[in-house]
Amino acid sequence: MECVPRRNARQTTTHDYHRSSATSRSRRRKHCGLRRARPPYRIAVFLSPPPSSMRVSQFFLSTLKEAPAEAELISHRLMLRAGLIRKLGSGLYTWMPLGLRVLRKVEAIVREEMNRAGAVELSMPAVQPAELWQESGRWAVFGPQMLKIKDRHDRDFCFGPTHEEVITDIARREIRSYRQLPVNFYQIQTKFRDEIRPRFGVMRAREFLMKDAYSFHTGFDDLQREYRNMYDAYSRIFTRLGLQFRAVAADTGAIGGTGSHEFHVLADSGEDALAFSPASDYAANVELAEAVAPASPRAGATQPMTKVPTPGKTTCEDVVALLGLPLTQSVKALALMHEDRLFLLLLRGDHHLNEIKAGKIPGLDPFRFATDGEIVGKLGCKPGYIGPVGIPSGITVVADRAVAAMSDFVCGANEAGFHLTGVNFGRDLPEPTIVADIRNVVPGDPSPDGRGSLELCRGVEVGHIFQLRTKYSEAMGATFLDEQGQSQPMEMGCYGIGVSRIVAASIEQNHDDRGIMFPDAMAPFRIALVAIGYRKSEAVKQAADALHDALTAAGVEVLLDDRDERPGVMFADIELTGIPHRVTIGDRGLKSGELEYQNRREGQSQPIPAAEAVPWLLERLAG
RNA sequence: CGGGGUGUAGCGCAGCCUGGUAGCGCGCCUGCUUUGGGAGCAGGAUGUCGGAGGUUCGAAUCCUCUCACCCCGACCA
Repeated sequence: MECVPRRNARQTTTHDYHRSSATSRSRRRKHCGLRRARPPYRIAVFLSPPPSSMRVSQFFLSTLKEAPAEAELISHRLMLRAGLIRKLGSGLYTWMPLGLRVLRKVEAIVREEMNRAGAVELSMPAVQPAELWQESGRWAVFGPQMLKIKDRHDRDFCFGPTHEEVITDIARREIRSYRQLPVNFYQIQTKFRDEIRPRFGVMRAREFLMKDAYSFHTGFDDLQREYRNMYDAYSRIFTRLGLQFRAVAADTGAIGGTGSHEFHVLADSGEDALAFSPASDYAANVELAEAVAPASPRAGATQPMTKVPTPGKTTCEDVVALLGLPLTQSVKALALMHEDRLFLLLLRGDHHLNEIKAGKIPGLDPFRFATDGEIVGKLGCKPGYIGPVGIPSGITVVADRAVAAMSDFVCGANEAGFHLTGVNFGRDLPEPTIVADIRNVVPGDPSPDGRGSLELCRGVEVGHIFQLRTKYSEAMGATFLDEQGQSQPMEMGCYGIGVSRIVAASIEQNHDDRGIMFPDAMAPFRIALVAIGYRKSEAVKQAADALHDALTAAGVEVLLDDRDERPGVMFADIELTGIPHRVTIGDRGLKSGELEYQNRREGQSQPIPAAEAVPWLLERLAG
């Protein structure tokens, strides 16, 4: 692929200017002629770029009646149908002209708010030398998610999945004194992560557009101040983009560090589960949300331990159904392995293991699930009937907090076809070696902040902010001299936004059965003019052209549908592409001096006087 | 990487079981009619049936291998 510079009206002008001075004389003459012909236009361009309005006949609209079969998610289907994107390969998408306009809108808002927040833009290489990653210790950690490439000298590089290493390298070279701090660098750039399973179109693509920012500080206090600053900037960005979102406490994952928040666009199709308390401002990713210990202490034993036959019943659901007991009275045992050591994790039957929490159990990280063979070998019993009673020594029993407070419970008997009822800690088996929070919270759990109970919703992660502290600066020697002349590692924060993902997430929230409903801030064009009979009626053509020109002059981006299509086709296309405002221009209305306005989100259209259309629309757009 | 599935025209699909050399709808091209909610009529173009090998007189169809893509599980903006 050739490297083609991005062009908006402004850049095209400067680009052509430079080019013309470097090209052949005949070409230069041509350019000069052109320039002389329209000097006022070019000057205007430099002062303030005009909105890039378009006519459909000159643009490239490429809509589909049916979405390709591989598209599952509504946003993915609509993006394909509306011609915003086209797939090249797994996780690789072309942003078509219409889609690129949307992407640029998001980018512009992100850039504006980052600048407003005091961050400074730079641009780092997409391709990075392996040495930097070896130095930070992440060459192996990131592993197969990194697209590794070799140059002609057989040297290792990767296509950057993120830029902590590069920016830390910049910081250690450029920053020597506390006087140069703090600073927050950001870029908006294509990243590549070789995801195990790309899916949902640009929602989880391998190549995607990301805004990544990295801040450097003399101390933790200042890092926290900037973290808060970024938190506020992110809130402004997502608010301006018209997204329904929620900021939640998050796990730090592979990036590392201490504090972290994720910003999620709320959508049922989201890949993350979020817990929040309506009674407070508590919100956390379920990965992290704490399941607090039950308030009431364990009740005393009332039943004898009894072995009951449960042939063929290998799940908690089946066992309690057979015994006529509630699921909350059962305990399931999960066999996890750290190297060749077995951990038996106990969870209430209706609860689910949280693998991130499990990874924090002392001695268990990293863990894997035991194979059937290992379970039989260590417990002498098939999976489905395993339990914590009478197990050999050397096995660590980890009880979830909820389990630790249970009495008279049901669990596997470590004998195929049998379970135990009326089981009690202390009497029938030792107290668990470890009691820990190892489950996912469920709706109704008390909020960890003690206020209200938790509810769950789903979200699409579009932003993530981290306090990295000195993880990278220490590993890579990014130090500065403080006021006392002492060398200190810089405190670091990093802040990401999935720019391309935002487009998909927005569509998840803003669509109906006719297509996309972009908020104004993100729409590829703000107004569509549907000219009915543009090629047939001089009156329609004149009215449509005049309105197009007037709105454009007033700074509004307009798409004029001047195709020789039937009205239904044009209406359907405009609705599919999500342009928020539509004006229909036809002979029928013009006869009575009227145009017709339709908002994409409103059911009813309304007539507007043709003569006052421009001020009417401008007022409408402003409000 | 494990489990499941699909590859036939630009898109959506049928044909495959029961081998006989490919079809439907939409889209596309031409002409005429039509023009306020995805038009009608007539004519037309487009497929080495994902690829390779095998069985057979003959393979989209049966067999083997392979590749790509999609869906479900562990990563992340």
